[in-house]
Amino acid sequence: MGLQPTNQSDADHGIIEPLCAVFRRSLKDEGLKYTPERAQILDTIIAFDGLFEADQLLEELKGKGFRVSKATVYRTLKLLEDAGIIQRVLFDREQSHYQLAYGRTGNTLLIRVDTGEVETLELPELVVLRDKICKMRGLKAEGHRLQIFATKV
Amino acid sequence: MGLQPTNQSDADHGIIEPLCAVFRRSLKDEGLKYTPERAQILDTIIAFDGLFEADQLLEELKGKGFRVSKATVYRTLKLLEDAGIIQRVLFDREQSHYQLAYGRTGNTLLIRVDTGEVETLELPELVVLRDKICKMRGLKAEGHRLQIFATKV
DNA sequence: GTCGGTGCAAATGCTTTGCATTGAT
DNA sequence: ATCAATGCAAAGCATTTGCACCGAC
Repeated sequence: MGLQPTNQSDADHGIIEPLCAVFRRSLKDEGLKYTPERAQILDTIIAFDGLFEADQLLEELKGKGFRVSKATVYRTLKLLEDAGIIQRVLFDREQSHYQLAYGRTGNTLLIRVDTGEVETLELPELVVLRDKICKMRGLKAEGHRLQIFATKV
Repeated sequence: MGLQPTNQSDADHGIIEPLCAVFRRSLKDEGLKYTPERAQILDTIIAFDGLFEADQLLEELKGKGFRVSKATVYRTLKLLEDAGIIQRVLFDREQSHYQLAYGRTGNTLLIRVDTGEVETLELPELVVLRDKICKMRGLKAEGHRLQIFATKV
């Protein structure tokens, strides 16, 4: 618990490194610290392949032997979102879902209403369409969120 | 309170009529009743021009002198959604927003992040794109939800 | 009398927050 | 010392639900 030396964390290696660096810079810019808890959370998120919920993340952290409180998880998720490392995605009025953001242009999900499966898409055409619509109104698109609901034919 | 004769309501006139009829049929199909409270709620919703929240609706009902409980509002919103008369739209993790659905093909909102203004769009191109993507996967699109975030240039 | 509808208040469940404690600089 | 971070438990808040009562058929 509490703060410990901000030493090298498990997140400091491989493909992980850049994100860790992004997070560090973002925190530094805000006068915040890269703590072990934050490193562990980022680390655990990177290990997820798809979408995850705050609670799953908490479970995963516990499974790894990290002792991080729910409050810290939520606080860190917000910081990671600010840093552009993850994005929040929501389906219904239910809880939030998150995923790594990398350099996504927006966030598009293909949701199977029959099975519940979710696929993340990248739709350049939509970006074009969206930008056109904004331009027509003298606006600039900052992002989008699209959910397509589909089922087996 | 309680049930009263299911007589003609304020919703039974003008442009309003069709929706009222749609609701009635939908309820009947489910073995449910078209009560005064439900009529008043539909009536009040039709009077809204844009998006609204459950709470706003409740306030509006009170202002009209209708005494409808919050529980009934929520229950009726769900029925109206089932009937395809309204659609739920949500921005953030916040509360749900609703709007009349008419014959919309999906639900697309253009949200001004600087002013908070919201415009509802109809994007046939998106429907085409969405259907194409689904077809490629052997799926059938059932609907979509798109939010475009934009700001002044 | 059976059934659905309503209102009220209590319960939910995710998320946030207040507070005391702790660590880094 | 100062300032931010953490954990815990409590609070928030939109939405849902249990329950007793009521009205329509």
